[in-house]
Amino acid sequence: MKKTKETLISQLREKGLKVTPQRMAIVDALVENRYEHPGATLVFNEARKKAKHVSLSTVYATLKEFSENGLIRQLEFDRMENRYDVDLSDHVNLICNRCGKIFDYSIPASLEPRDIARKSGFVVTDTRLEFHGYCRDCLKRPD
Amino acid sequence: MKKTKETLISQLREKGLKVTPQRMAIVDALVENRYEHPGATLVFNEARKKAKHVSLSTVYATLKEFSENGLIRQLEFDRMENRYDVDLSDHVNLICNRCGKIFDYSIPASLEPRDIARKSGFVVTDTRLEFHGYCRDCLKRPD
DNA sequence: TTTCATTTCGGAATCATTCCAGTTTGTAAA
DNA sequence: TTTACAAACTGGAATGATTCCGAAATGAAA
Repeated sequence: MKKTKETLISQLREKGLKVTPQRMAIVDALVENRYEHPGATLVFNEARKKAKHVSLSTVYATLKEFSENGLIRQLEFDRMENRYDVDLSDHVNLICNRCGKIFDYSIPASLEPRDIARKSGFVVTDTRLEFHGYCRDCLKRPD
Repeated sequence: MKKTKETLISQLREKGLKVTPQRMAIVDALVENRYEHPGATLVFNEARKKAKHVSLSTVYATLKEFSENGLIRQLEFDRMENRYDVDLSDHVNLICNRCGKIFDYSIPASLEPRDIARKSGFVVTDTRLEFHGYCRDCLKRPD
């Protein structure tokens, strides 16, 4: 189920979010550059080409809004600006230490570095596994 | 093999890095707060208690130096400042969405959210798997 | 004790991101 | 099709973690 511009726009309506020219341009930028896993800056520049009137503030606000509503997924890094992923299916992000490109590697598939290298040509040097959620204490605590 | 102050200091010497009062204080702060997975600010405040003459710049430079030399591991987040982990063994970081605490969950063990909840009481809502390394193209390219 | 590369320092600079307060605009209802 | 208003947009200022800078201080090898 490849996510298209239309999918995203109808999702916007479902959520009761307004469809504006700026958002159309941003959606375009996201879909057309899906394999780049674009960051706010790239989305901003691409969106500008379509619709003149898009500000960087809006791009940030919109990407945040979209992420919070589950339309896209925010990939957070440290030394890099955040990147956004239109593909919400379970997959591993393979991140190149040198060029910074982000490749998708779908799950279920072996997560053994050796298998990953054989299938994708990507050599793993470092692994990060993060599970976000709620700790025991916070689950007890109200609010 | 629990990493102690002594372990870290001898590692410093091995790498040809100088042992200064500031670094001693920083090492102390790291080891004594290991379970907090402390960030630069906490390390700075703790280190200040031991040695008056430590600047924030130095803390940053030192944590970077230590990470690059494999003495500690840098955990990078987005909305939070970086955190540092003295434990270099393979483990999963369980990060609470509410209080921000970081819990360790050792590998090998089941990575099934259900099993994690049963063993640690931590409820997983979101998973992030990142494999860092080198992509096919960058492997070919010299330098 | 001398030497010098390394380390330290405070302050300025950077950079992604958020905040703010005023203005504009989809869109649902009249 | 107008009207009304919450939602969305804007540029610029503010934030906060981190890095950069050039100068001064200092471990540690000779």
